[in-house]
Amino acid sequence: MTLTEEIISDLRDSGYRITPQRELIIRAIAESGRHMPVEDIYAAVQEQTSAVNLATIYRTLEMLWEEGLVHRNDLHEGKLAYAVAEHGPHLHLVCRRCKRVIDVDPDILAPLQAVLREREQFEADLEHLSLFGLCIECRD
Amino acid sequence: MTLTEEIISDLRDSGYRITPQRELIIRAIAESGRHMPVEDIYAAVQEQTSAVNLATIYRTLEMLWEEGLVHRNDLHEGKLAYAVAEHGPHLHLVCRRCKRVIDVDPDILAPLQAVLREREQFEADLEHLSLFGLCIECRD
DNA sequence: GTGATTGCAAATCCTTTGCAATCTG
DNA sequence: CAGATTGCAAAGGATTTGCAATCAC
Repeated sequence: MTLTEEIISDLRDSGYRITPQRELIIRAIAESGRHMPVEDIYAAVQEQTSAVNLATIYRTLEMLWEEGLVHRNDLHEGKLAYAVAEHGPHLHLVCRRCKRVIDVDPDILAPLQAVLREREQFEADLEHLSLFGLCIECRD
Repeated sequence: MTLTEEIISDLRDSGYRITPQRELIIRAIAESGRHMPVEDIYAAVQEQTSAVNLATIYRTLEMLWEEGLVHRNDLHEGKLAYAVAEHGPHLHLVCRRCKRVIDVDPDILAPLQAVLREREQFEADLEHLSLFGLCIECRD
């Protein structure tokens, strides 16, 4: 079963209806293998057919996120971006001065995730996280 | 020296000009002792005088953030919020399903911060962070 | 005086919503 | 068939920008 099929199956189990639009949207995210801003998802879907409205995309993504089937990242410039849960984890360090982005091995977050799970009983999504700060060159 | 004065002094040292508007904005954040959305900062400044424009507030806050004099948090609903650096640290765990917010002792982040500093030479702002996930009641 | 900063108003951009029409199960 | 979902167009809201006037140094 492909990733797209899995997500669709999950949705059906949860009582959602599967429309061609939803399928296209899910496929676009799943096959991209990356974190996509809404804008890109819309463009990807448009390539297949022009019959999907932006509002539908927003509504579908919100639903997928609430169901835990995609990750959402709204850190960058107030824009929303989504990726399928199985998309490889990422940790970005963003320098607030030079805007440089450093990619880090996300395993670094494992201890924190464990502590939150044990101590707060909270299952944190740390797979697509951006942290702000200053890189070495921008520190005085 | 008060917190407001310190920030102003830093700005002057960096070559920025100190206008009454900037002073009011800085004072509003510093004296609030909390994380404020732009909206609240605007309201607080308006209470003193109606002579400050929203655009000026946005421009000033962006500048303060780039200078590292305030923290910025744009996680919640795409809105920007700011707080002075000395405002006590916070860590919020936000349940993406029930929207509940759990407050956690931010010391929990100290090990992560240390690792980022040593291994990536990155000084991360982890003092006002919101992490998303599922709380115990929303996990199936 | 000079360049930085502000106010104003308009423009952008992202996202949400109401409602009638259309589909899915 | 009934209720969920979509498209459309309009509204909403946050943030940004151009430019002339003003102010800090």
